[in-house]
Amino acid sequence: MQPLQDFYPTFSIALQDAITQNATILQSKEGSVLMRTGQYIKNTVLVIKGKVKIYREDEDGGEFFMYYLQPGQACAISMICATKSEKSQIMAKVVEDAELILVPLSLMDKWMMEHKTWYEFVIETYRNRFEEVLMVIDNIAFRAMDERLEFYLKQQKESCGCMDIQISHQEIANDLNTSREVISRLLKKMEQRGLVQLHRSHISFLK
Amino acid sequence: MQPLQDFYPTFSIALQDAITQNATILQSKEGSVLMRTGQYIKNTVLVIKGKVKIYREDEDGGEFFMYYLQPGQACAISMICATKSEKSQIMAKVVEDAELILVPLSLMDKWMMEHKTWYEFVIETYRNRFEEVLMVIDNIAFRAMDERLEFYLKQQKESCGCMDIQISHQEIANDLNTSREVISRLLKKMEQRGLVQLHRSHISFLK
DNA sequence: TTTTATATGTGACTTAGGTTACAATCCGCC
DNA sequence: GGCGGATTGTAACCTAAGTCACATATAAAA
Repeated sequence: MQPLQDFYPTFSIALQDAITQNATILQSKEGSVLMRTGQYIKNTVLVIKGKVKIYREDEDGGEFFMYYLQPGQACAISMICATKSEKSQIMAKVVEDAELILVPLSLMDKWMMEHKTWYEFVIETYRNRFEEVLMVIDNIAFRAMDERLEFYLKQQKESCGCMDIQISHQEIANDLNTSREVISRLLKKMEQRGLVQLHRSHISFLK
Repeated sequence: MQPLQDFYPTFSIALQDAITQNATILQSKEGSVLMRTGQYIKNTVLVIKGKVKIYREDEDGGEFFMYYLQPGQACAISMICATKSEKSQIMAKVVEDAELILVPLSLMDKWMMEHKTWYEFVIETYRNRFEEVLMVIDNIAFRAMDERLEFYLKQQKESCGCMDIQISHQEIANDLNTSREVISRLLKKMEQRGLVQLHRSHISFLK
């Protein structure tokens, strides 16, 4: 399978074959929710196209954005939970039409022993996600909202690879678990400082 | 080695032998810092005695308590970083005289393939720590300081297994990355609500 | 007992950020 | 063009929590 080659170049031929034979491909439209908090996980998810946002949710509907999954990346949580078929601790939302490889959890475990390149990939995924989550903690534990907003925008910029992102103040507020007015205020200040330019439903970065 | 049997009962005999032969034991006094942010990690750490607190630090000296390591538990971060000999992302402080097993990182990797019980232990450790870290995110992302304090105290109570913990308001404030006055205020309110009783340098739980 | 260091209590003040309420825009659609 | 929904601006207000200043209490040391 070509996208496997492209996005998971470390995988051995044997592993690639195993995936092609055993995994299913899922096409998922923008806006759909791949996984909800509390749902049982049956698969490990590898992304080969599109973009997925990973959220933490609280009891009363609050969302908190943690990180993106993009082609070449796997959902660490689905791996972790998969080994014990645990309930999902997170919510995954497709924000750009996505194509996903679903690996049944039984194989996930089996391959760890059989394919060194799979083992290395899984460990590497754990490491990266753990680090990402630690950075999330840094942000909310040590930084005020203005800094968190700047960090958030930087993430968005890097994720899309462009200088112009398509997003409303309300969406940002949801992701940072704050209110729209706060975001509008802080964005206005950033505009005054010459960092961004604000338009309806999109933001241009000036630096 | 007896403590291995006691605290790591899932380990196979072969694995226990391997540990006994290859790992070193480290005695560590209360107050000592096992690992600093930015230090290179050379070992995976298993606790067999005492208590270790794991912190996230920011640039200007702020600390943020994440979780405890106690006998039978291993430091997930040391495992994750160890595989690549990365820099530590965390700080580990001994809060109760500890005895630790240090496993060289080269073996950590090797045993994953050779000992299924080690592999399972490592995966289980990842899973637990990841969940713990997600709960930390919940707390700071969704909850106000009064709730966070109550959660913190519950953690302490469970960790010591008693109804009376030995700690100053200042220490709590450091762990939660806030100020002493705030903690004193909130504790006083908890006392008025009949949840705790306050004394100099220690707190008794009433429920 | 006196001294000293550490720990706690408390009031006054400041500020970030959450809330309410409403006006002003912008955009697509009929 | 005009209507309606979504988006943004903004002012006034409120509250949690961070800060400052200083009083008090407690335990250990001298």
